[in-house]
Amino acid sequence: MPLQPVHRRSVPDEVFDQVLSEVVDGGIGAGEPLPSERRLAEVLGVSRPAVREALQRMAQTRLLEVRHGGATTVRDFRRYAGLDLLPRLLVRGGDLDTAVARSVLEARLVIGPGVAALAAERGGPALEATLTETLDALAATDDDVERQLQALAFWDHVVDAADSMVFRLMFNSLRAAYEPALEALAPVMAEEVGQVGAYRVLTAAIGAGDPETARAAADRVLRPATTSILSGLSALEES
Amino acid sequence: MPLQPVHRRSVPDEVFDQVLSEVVDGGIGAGEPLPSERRLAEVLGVSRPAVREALQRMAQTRLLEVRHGGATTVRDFRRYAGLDLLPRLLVRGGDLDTAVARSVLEARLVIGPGVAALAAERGGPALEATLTETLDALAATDDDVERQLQALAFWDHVVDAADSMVFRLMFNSLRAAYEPALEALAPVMAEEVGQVGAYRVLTAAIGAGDPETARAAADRVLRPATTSILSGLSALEES
DNA sequence: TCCCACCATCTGGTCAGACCACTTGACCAC
DNA sequence: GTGGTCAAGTGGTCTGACCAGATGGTGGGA
Repeated sequence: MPLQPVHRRSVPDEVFDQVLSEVVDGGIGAGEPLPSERRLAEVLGVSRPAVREALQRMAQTRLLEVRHGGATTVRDFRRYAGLDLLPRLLVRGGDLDTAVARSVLEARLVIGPGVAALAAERGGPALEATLTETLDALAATDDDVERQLQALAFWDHVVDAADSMVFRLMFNSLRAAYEPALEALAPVMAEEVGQVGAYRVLTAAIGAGDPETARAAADRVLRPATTSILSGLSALEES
Repeated sequence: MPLQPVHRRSVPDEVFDQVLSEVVDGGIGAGEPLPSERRLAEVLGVSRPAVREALQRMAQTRLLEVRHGGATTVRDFRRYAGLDLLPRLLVRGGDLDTAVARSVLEARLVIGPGVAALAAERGGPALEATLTETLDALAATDDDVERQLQALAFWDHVVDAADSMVFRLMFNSLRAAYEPALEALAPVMAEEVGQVGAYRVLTAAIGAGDPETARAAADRVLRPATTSILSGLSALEES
């Protein structure tokens, strides 16, 4: 394993993670009050500003409800959390949450073709060249991780071409959840990124400005791996 | 106008909004450094912890890159921001950003049918009753806002039934963007929620456990208003 | 002349303690 | 009951200090 940048964990980061675990893993159910900032600071052995910063960050993501003068209470993350909580939900208690992983694959299969159709509608002539270039880079390497990165770049261009802020933001969130685990996932996804042909068909459809063909082509890019990983996940759930 | 809860804006909230505006509206381009925390505190006339809290919250949403010892730099929100930035992007400079609004409608039209199909696959027998109940409540009122709330509840149940964490989190983020503007949007969306019949067809398809019919029915619920609002938006863009 | 160890000085990270503002609930007078 | 009062607890904010990492200039040595 090559050298990796050390990641420093600041005190508020640590507090954030601990409180988040309490909330997500049900240590403190929805609606229940958190200990006071002073109390938390005392228990965790850190200063109050550190605790405060962590709690405010959680409040920002709608995981806590902070009321001046009153108690800070936990909100139901299933009902209020945004997409940015996904990475934390994907691994729960150190293990992969198969139900969440399944939902990622399903969402991908719904959204990918939709984005491809929009890209076909709107992508200019330069788009096909850009996509082809990326695919050439993908085809040129044998490294699974590098292929993943190129596939990611491919979709990045497609999302750009779709010219949709919502899909762009969704893609950003999904990528943020995917990238940290990219090395671990590269072998699993190898099947998909190995099918360069399917990507080329998709590229042609997008380049031709044909939304429906692009939608179908995107489905053919994404579905095989989705199906096989999905069945792998259900097998995993049995045990 | 009925009495409304007063909303207090804390100092860090204020700082957060100001810095966010600088970042989103391009006052400080991507890659450029922010003034130091001390300097910002001085300029804004607040304490450093207040500034710090705001910056950390922005860093959490990947809008800033904070490095211990080095300068805090602005990241490209278009490439890193998550779905939770949507409300802020929807209104830019006080006005509705029509391109962003368009993308919301398009995304709805892609995701809604996908979620409906999943719900049809997985929803138990109790689901149809729940949905019907919600539709009855929707049909029973003449108030546009109340109808919106019931339609939201309807989709909330559908998302629940789809049993997909990713779609649930997306829905939460979209709802968080939608709800604050609900009163303003109620007249615009009145056309859609008035078509109770289409919702009932969708409910039946979901209840019958037929994914493809449900997908098509969801499309028929969402498309008419989408199309008409979309053309309204392009007319708006002309002027 | 060039290189590099060193250090001043910038940045963010953390803390302690104080005080203000708000909410809550108990208690009391009406 | 109703409303007022008050103490205690909570979050909100500030000040000032010090720690720790990054940066760039500088002077000494090769």
